[in-house]
Amino acid sequence: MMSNHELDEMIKALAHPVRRDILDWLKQPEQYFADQEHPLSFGVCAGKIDQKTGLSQSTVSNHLAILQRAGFISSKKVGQWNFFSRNEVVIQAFLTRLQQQL
Amino acid sequence: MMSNHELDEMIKALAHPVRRDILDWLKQPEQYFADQEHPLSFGVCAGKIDQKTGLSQSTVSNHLAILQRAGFISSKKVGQWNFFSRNEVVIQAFLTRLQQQL
DNA sequence: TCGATTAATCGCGATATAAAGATATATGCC
DNA sequence: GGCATATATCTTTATATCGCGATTAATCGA
Repeated sequence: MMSNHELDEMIKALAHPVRRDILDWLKQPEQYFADQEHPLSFGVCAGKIDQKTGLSQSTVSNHLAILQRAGFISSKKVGQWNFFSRNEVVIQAFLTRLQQQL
Repeated sequence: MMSNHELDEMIKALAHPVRRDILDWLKQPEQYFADQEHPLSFGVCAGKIDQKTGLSQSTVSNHLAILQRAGFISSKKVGQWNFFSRNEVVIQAFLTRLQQQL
């Protein structure tokens, strides 16, 4: 069971439309990031997410860090790239917890 | 189905621990507000919620307004008092929507 | 080693949110 | 009417969040 503080971080992480968009895009990488040169099995490259949002690199990097601190996504560094993917288990646990809490 | 904007308001409404506390207290008024003079069937009186949070009257009034705009609670004015209660249907719809979205 | 690429971090200005006190409004009681 | 109570609204101050450009750090290729 996650702590109240962790739950707080998770809800705050979702309280921004761009971060919810990112989570949504990562649900179907092959649909939203079909043009990625690297295998999508690594996850989605940070730069591709930057492009898709239209926001600056630093802004998106921060959004990704917030999602990662909340536990919703993980990153895997390969060479000079950083690939992000969803943590389905954590997302499900969050939904279950929210259902009990609310 | 609620709009994206409504979903945004709902998540933001939850992104504050005091507002989640209030929703929680309203789940079992008889447990948390047993000392209320008025029937709990009206809902819980704003002033009682003020007391329980320990925050100022104006601050709590604002929190209640945010929860109400999000649709999570309703108010019923009786005399000089305003009674708040949960909208279980909306809360369930929110959870369902979040489950689809995430 | 040098230059290019990727992405995290830092610093700043702008905007949003939170909290409180003061005020306004409405109701109830005498 | 006059005063008390309950609560929303307004104003101000403080803090948090957002977004950007610049910098830094790491990796890669020539």
